[in-house]
Amino acid sequence: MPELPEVETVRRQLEEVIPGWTITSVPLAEPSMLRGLGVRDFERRLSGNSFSLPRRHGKFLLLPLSGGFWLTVHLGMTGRILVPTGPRSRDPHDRFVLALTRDGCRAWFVFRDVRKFGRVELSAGTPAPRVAGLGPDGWTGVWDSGYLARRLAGRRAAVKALLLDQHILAGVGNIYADEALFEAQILPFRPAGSLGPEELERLAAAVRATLERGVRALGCSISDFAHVDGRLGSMQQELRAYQRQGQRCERCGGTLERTIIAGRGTAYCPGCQV
DNA sequence: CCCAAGTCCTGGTTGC
DNA sequence: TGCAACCAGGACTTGG
Repeated sequence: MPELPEVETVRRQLEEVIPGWTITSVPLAEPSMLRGLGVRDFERRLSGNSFSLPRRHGKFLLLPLSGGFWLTVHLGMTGRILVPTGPRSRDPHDRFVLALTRDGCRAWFVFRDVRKFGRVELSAGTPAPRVAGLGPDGWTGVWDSGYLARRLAGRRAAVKALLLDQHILAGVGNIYADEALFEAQILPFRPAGSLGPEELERLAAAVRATLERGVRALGCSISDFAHVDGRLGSMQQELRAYQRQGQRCERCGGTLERTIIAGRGTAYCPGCQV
């Protein structure tokens, strides 16, 4: 699942390969993947523009173009980006493809997505409007335990559900939510407003540390996630809670359990998360 | 059949 | 009582 560390890994790789390439056409664009505009509008507006340095906010990839346009990309659950040079390898799950040129060479920007949860949005002047409504970036953003205290105060929903709320903090998904709560030793179904100052401090530190670990491991390669060059991340080998129900807790030796929060499978240790 | 899950949407509930 | 904020759950999607 592409969450913040996975998207950051893709951003860093795109930074190395796409600046300077100019879009010549849009050979493939499934309408269901596009937001706002139709396929024709995409092609008309994108053609002739070139890529510059890619940015990221939370799980959104923000690709500024020379003409003042922005491509805002969300990888959804199984999205991948490939930038092959020369002939492109086709796949039935390719949803959005840009033909590129630079110094007489050809390349492609390929958005491949088995499940159709990914989206591509084209906007002028600024990234897609939804990005402005997101909370601070969980990894690079300016926020602390005081911010969490303000946003969680009085809320009765499970703390994990609010960690998944991109309007509060952008970038945390199901994997890193379970990992951060395990690290902070906080039960995921605790009402968010019930967390005390020390717990919020631990949670803030755990969220940052977990995302940081994910970025250093080049992401978590579960469910189709791979890098632009096809290689895999290694965070899946470091997981201590996510999907480990029934297994032994590395911290207290107890057995991890599973429940459902916000419709998502949730693994936690009843022994040392309180 | 259930499970995986990111975002959006809906309808019901809560509390001021 | 009115209203906005809040909250839970469903829809979407395909493969294991």
